[in-house]
Amino acid sequence: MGGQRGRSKAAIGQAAATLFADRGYAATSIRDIAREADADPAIVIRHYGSKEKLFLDTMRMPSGWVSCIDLPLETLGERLVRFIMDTDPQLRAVYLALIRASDAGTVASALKLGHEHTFVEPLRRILTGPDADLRARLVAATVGGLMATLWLVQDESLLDGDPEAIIRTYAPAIQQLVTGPATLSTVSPR
Amino acid sequence: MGGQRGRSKAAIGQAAATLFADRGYAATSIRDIAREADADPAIVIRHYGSKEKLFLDTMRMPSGWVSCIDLPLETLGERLVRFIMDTDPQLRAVYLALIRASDAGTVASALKLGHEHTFVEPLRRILTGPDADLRARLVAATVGGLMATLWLVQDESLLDGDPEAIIRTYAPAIQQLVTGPATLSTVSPR
DNA sequence: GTCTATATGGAGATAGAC
DNA sequence: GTCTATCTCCATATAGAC
Repeated sequence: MGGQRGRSKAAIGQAAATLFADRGYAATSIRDIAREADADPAIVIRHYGSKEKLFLDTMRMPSGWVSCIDLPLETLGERLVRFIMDTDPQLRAVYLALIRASDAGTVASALKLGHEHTFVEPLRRILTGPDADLRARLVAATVGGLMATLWLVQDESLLDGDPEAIIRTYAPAIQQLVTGPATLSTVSPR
Repeated sequence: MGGQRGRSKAAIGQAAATLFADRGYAATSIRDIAREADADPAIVIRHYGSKEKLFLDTMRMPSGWVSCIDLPLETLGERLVRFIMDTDPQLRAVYLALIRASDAGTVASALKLGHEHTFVEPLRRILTGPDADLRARLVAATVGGLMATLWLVQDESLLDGDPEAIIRTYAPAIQQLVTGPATLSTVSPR
């Protein structure tokens, strides 16, 4: 701790996480990160080896989902949609940065692994019945679809509309993959 | 037509479409495009103004979906999933290129517009019943979710598994948004 | 209309003095 | 451990001769 400024490895990682999440991989330079961390560009490389390693080190999928993917199965669909609707902006930013940088092979691998650990495995653990693995992957697909539509495509009608209406409509579609066709339903759309 | 080589505006657009789809926006340079079209880099700019305009001009969402989004509503879910499972690789590449370049504001707008025209509007046109607009947008979300999981995340189990199993399992979840909770179902997963 | 040459600017990474 | 200076490379875009 003999340095003069806040330029520890942690401080650089913090600055990188903020900037990568804010502007994405391509639009963030090593120099930007150094400036933000009040450090020197050469130190950034010295600590992390390369820009890509720094990106992979800081852009990890958050763990908040674990608390959500749990029993009881009967309300899993609703809890998943609710979690997306009021999710931490930082989580959203990491998701977007990873996806947009996924033309780099290593980032694509990290995205695949993160998807597997964050969604598929926890879901697989609690699902029962036939085709549980397949259904876990397809539940993950529906969840990812809502995130992509809201955050990536930025469907304004969905963003500005009534969140409860989205939950009420989308949750049963997910729930069908979780527990099978609904035996009792509140309101039929047609 | 006094030129010596195949460097018409159309030839340049063709080369750009191929390369952008293959390698993405950032990894494709004006020089690459010019070389591929057997033309001069300066001509590329002269014809299209800038790299970003060229990208937006060539990466347009294909129109194949229109044939798929149609009556009867009862089988729409299955037809949508089937269309994704054996879609043209070029369509897939355009989708990926647009998404990965969507940190640029103009590309994000193009993506939003393309999503609206390609998915939401055709779906909205054929859906009936309450909340038709909301349900059209959520059907688009499920479709986008499957595309993202297969092509962006590259879930290998889904890619290598039995396509018919995916269709059999995912289609009813979409169908639920189209026609409401299933009244008759073939097999219950649990 | 076409192309050579270049302006202009930025990037990632490194060498080596302190 | 830190930072100055720089290497090397590549990009988009343009000016101006043919």
